[in-house]
Amino acid sequence: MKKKQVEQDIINAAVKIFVAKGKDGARMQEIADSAGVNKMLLHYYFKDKDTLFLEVVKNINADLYGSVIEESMNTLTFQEFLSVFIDRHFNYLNERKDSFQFLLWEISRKQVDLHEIISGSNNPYGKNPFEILSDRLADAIAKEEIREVDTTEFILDLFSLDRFLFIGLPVIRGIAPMDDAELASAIERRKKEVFRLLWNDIKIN
Amino acid sequence: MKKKQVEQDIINAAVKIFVAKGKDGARMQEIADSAGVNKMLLHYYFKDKDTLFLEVVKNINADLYGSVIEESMNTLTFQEFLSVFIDRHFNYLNERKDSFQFLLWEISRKQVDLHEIISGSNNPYGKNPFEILSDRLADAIAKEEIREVDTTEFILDLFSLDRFLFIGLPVIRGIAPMDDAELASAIERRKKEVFRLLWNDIKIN
DNA sequence: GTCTATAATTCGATAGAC
DNA sequence: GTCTATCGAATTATAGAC
Repeated sequence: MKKKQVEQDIINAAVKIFVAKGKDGARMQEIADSAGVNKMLLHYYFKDKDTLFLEVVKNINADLYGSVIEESMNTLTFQEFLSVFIDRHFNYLNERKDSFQFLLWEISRKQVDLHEIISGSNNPYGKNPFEILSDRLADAIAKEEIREVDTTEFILDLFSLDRFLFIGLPVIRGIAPMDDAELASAIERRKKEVFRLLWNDIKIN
Repeated sequence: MKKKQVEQDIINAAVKIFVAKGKDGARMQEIADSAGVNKMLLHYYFKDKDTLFLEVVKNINADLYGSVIEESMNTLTFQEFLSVFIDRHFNYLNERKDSFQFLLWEISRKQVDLHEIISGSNNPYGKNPFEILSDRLADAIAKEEIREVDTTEFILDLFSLDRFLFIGLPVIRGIAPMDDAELASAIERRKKEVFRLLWNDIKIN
């Protein structure tokens, strides 16, 4: 079912404003202005602010299921796989850092019911990244490509190291301003460092 | 200069409500009710919402300078120091996880001017944790207790690994509920894992 | 479907009595 | 200093014309 142009314009504007201001800080008028439509139309198409907010969260969530893991990565050795995963994961998180922070905030304020979001979304990739990584790890251990690792702890290590830079970025930038070029080079350094640290930890010899 | 009881009650209540709801979501009436005072008194003592909010941020920030590093840790080997630091850091973050998330959110929404906060606060411990860790690392390298590491990357690794559990907790709890006892044991597992990973990476033999 | 006008409500802030 | 009462602005939501 294809959405009308106006409807889509409103959703796009709503995503932008809600992510920038949060649910409580966002104003219906500002969303209407940003979408270039009459404020009344927001209510015509989406009833009220709560309904529009839910629509926004669903849209953002759907985008977060775009996986960093592709079929083509199946043939890689685990060492190669890990390197490619980290590279793609950093890029993926960098492009969605604001969405992640927004969701994290609204989830912890209980403005978002995770179960409703998750059950309602058809993850087009079937398994989630956690499951795929678990399988790949178990496989590499069986093939003796890596030592026996605790899967949960390893994935927590990996996610921690990948995500922190983006989470702390607003603070870092508030203290020591950093332009996009500097951020890009910091990201590249982190990719190398995270791979080095984790691979050294799990490689066999 | 000692604050009156009423004034302090208002600040305590304001910290609670602002952290729970965010600046935009917090209501002056709710703060007054929580403090058990008439709403008008908030304006009498703090003029307006912005001023009260700034007071709250200053209070929270002051609490964040309580260092996890004590004098007594100076005599430890670096291996012992790292272990103790991680242990104390996890406990410290666990007690302040909501405050951290609140500040992170408001800073990125530009509701908080970091320079105003930092310059206005007398850090009673002189150096910040980043500086202390840098010094300690340089010292350990000079004494050949650990290999030559890139100080910035090592500290980013450490902070990433320490903080992520608490940042992601609202999501984890939203999907798979976890009571305080389970959280406590997860924290203990993470302390061990983070120390193991980092120490293996930097030890010499 | 889209607009103008406005109702209804919430909320921060203030006036003024005590 | 503290309270009651209330103002006025901001904001969501709706009524009704076109």
